[in-house]
Amino acid sequence: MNTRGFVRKTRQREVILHVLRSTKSHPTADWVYQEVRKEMPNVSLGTIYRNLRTLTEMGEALELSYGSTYSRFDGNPENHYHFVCEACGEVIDLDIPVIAQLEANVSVQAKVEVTHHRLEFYGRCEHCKQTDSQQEAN
Amino acid sequence: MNTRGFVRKTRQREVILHVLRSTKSHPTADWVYQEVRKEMPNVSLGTIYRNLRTLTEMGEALELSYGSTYSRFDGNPENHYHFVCEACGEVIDLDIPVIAQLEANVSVQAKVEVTHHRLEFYGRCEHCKQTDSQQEAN
DNA sequence: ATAAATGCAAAGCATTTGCAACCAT
DNA sequence: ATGGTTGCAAATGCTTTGCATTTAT
Repeated sequence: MNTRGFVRKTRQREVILHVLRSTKSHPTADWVYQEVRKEMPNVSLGTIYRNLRTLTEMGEALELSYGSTYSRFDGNPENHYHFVCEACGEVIDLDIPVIAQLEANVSVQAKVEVTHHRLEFYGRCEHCKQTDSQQEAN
Repeated sequence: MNTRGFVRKTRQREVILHVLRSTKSHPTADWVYQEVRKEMPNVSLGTIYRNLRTLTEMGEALELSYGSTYSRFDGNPENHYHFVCEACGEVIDLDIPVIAQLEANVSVQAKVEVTHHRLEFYGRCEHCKQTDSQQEAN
């Protein structure tokens, strides 16, 4: 990865993307690592992590994580939704109705037992989106 | 914490819950730690973590995390929703329409710029819910 | 009395990073 | 030749845990 978004084509990234595309298992970095190693025994875990991030930034993959290495806690235990600012990390409670009916749909469709769900929105908070505009003006 | 759900009342847990209730900032464990220390200088980080988990299990708080310590990746970069089995960790793609209109609502209501959102359902997958029923029968 | 809870410090563990060598452009 | 990329290993940093001690019931 670099600052200006210029990306070279490498065999490692090629194989990693191929592995990602060839499964529906939502693999962890380590699983990808094991798979890639079958074809490239000398690949390193660091390369897997770096490319997984690059691919995600390129829009070629999705990363399913809360986006932060640590948990945040909410003193309000009722189900409600959140907005997360990707620039400063702030989390804001949202005041939109909880769509409970979706859970029933999912239960039937996926033949699973749904106990709860989570809905989160991501982007720039009021403060950060202003900061960005100012920077763009420079 | 213990196995049978019996919980004693302690000053530490009391203060931690009070700190949680008194903020809307969705604090990290460390932030809670710093706050609690103002009142109990000798409290330990381990106690914060243990109680945060206990309170979450008691339904007194919410933990905002993906529920796993590591990220999972999805080779399908189009926005779609997931079901996560809390017993085995399996992640399943869901085939329900993406509600794009919600993003506009949130933008206006919270005065933020929404770039994307994520919706996840949690519970037991087809296999694990069967396993559970069998165990209960023992 | 009894076992849950604490403080402390030492792991644990997924992920990141520094650096010299390498290779795509 | 230039600088993005890699492999390797050490380092990060949040979170968990073992253990002796304290404390709620």
